[in-house]
Amino acid sequence: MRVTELANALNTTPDTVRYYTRIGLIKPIKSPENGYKSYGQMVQQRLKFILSARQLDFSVDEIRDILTESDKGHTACPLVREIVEHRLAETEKQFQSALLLRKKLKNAISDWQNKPDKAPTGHMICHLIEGETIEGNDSQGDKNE
Amino acid sequence: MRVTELANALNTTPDTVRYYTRIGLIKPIKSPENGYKSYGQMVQQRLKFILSARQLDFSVDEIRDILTESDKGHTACPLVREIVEHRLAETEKQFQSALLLRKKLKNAISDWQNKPDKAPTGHMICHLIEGETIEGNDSQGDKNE
DNA sequence: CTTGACCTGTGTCTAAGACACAGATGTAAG
DNA sequence: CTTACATCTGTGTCTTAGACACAGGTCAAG
Repeated sequence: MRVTELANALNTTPDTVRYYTRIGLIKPIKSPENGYKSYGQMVQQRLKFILSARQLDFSVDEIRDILTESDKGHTACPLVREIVEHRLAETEKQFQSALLLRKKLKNAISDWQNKPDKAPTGHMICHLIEGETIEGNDSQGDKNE
Repeated sequence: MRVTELANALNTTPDTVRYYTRIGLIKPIKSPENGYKSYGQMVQQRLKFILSARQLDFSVDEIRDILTESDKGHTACPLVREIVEHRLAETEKQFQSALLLRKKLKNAISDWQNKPDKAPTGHMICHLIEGETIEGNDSQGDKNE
């Protein structure tokens, strides 16, 4: 199998296959005739695993660790469990921050509903945004050149 | 003001200030004596705006567009409103995908609860993950290399 | 043989800073 | 004044997970 063929078989892109090849996650043998990379059955299995792990948002580095462990004949399952726990915590975080950001944006939109557009003044670029973060600027900005 | 001083004044990092300087969002004057960059009052105002916009997750490119418009003396407000709408839609998307991912991960964890760890076999790296995505592999993997 | 469509490997690009590092500065002690 | 040392500075490189560009190779039709 060549790169595009393999990509199609597993419903991914040639660039993705090339990338995993480039960083050494999968190792094709190179056809001596034309120098093209040739992927075998084992590699396809391996790629399938990689893609499944990616679907769970495992990082490529994490996947590399799993494969390394597995290649030594050890169980990778404990590592997998650990990663998935960590990934869940991480997802929870970004879930929360997306939630927060959404609230901020919605607030901004409704707050700005009946404010007019203004031209920028010397000390104000867009009053909509600059009005948002009201913070007491401490008196320390006077001795600059 | 020098880079660290400015960063501290606006509660950000010197690296961030340096980055915005590097890409031309803010333009210090360089002290002829030691070559250090020197930031004035106007720049501080500008940086404050940038940081506020970043808090709403505006991209640096979007911020650049806003500043460009503002520098020409035009109102940036309509652009700002447009960006914030777009950003909200984007946030909604990543909110949903975080939600989906969380469900997937939780499912995985509970599904794996009472499955044992297994050593990798020749055709299976980690049965936990590989068992997850059951997809009929079409018969096309035999005529390889 | 030639044309054109498709494929291949390699090199470069992305966002938003973080980090490394050599050299400059500032300041306290001697 | 000189030394020592901590802090600061600008510049260059690194990060993710591929996407894109591009020159050259391959293949089938004519």
